[in-house]
Amino acid sequence: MAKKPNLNDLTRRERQIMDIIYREGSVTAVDVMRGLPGKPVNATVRTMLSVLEEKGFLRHENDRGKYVYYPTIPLTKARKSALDNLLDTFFSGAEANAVISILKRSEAKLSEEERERIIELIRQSKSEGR
Amino acid sequence: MAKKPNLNDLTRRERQIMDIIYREGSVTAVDVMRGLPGKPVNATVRTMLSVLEEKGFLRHENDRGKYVYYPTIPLTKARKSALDNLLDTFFSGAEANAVISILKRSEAKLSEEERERIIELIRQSKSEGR
DNA sequence: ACGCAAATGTTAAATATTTCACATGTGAAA
DNA sequence: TTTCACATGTGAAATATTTAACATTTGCGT
Repeated sequence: MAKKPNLNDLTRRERQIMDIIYREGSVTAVDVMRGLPGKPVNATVRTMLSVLEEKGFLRHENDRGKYVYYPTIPLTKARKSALDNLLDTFFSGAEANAVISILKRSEAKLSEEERERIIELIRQSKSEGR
Repeated sequence: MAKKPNLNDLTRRERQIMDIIYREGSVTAVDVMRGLPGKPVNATVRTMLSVLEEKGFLRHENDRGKYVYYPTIPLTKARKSALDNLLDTFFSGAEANAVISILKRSEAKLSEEERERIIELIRQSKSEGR
């Protein structure tokens, strides 16, 4: 049985490609080519996409002769895994510090609805005693 | 002039090593060896550390014959860079969604002080009109 | 000062990644 | 159906990464 794909095992190029794919949802070779630094040639990108598919990170569908790639690991899981890593590596696992760090960013913009949602979650965590 | 080190350019092994270093603050070759998957030999780790130093990601000090490595890019900057990536790649830049995602984690535990701090930051962002 | 355990530096080999030239297939407009 | 612009697949070369053997240096207890 092929080993389960793990996003932490990605090489540099592979990671760059997967990042593009998670950002865009699904992509063609041309999309990826445009997103990659260093202007790789189209054939190069396609090789990488095949490799990633072989390793189990991607699947593709044939859309009138065009391959459209999308991730096997759903966005939600990928997010979770990325968050786990980030929290562990840069915040010693302290969720609060990460949240604070994000909110302090000057770019952080929140809608009224989002504010309420966040406050609600905090109340909830309180009432659950964590 | 040597190119400024960029944490996104790291290879897989290099990334694993830098993660350990950011987690621990500073390390010896032995520390790193213990933290790495695949049980690399000590000489291997030292080579990697030298490479990372050459590329400008690390410096070392000689502590009674032992090299202690620490990052040239301070934790705070590394954090920012990692957060930027995460937000961009997995949350389309939407800070609120990231915050919500973190708070929803069952592992997320908050102290009373942290709750207040977060709520305060939200009020602040509101009063600043963002 | 000596000796040894534990460091480091160097160099080269083994592997893995990344790149691309070239051959081939395919959809759609004419 | 022919044509051609645009896809894909493949094999092999170019690079980069990763590993470790071996020689050397160094700190510290005796």
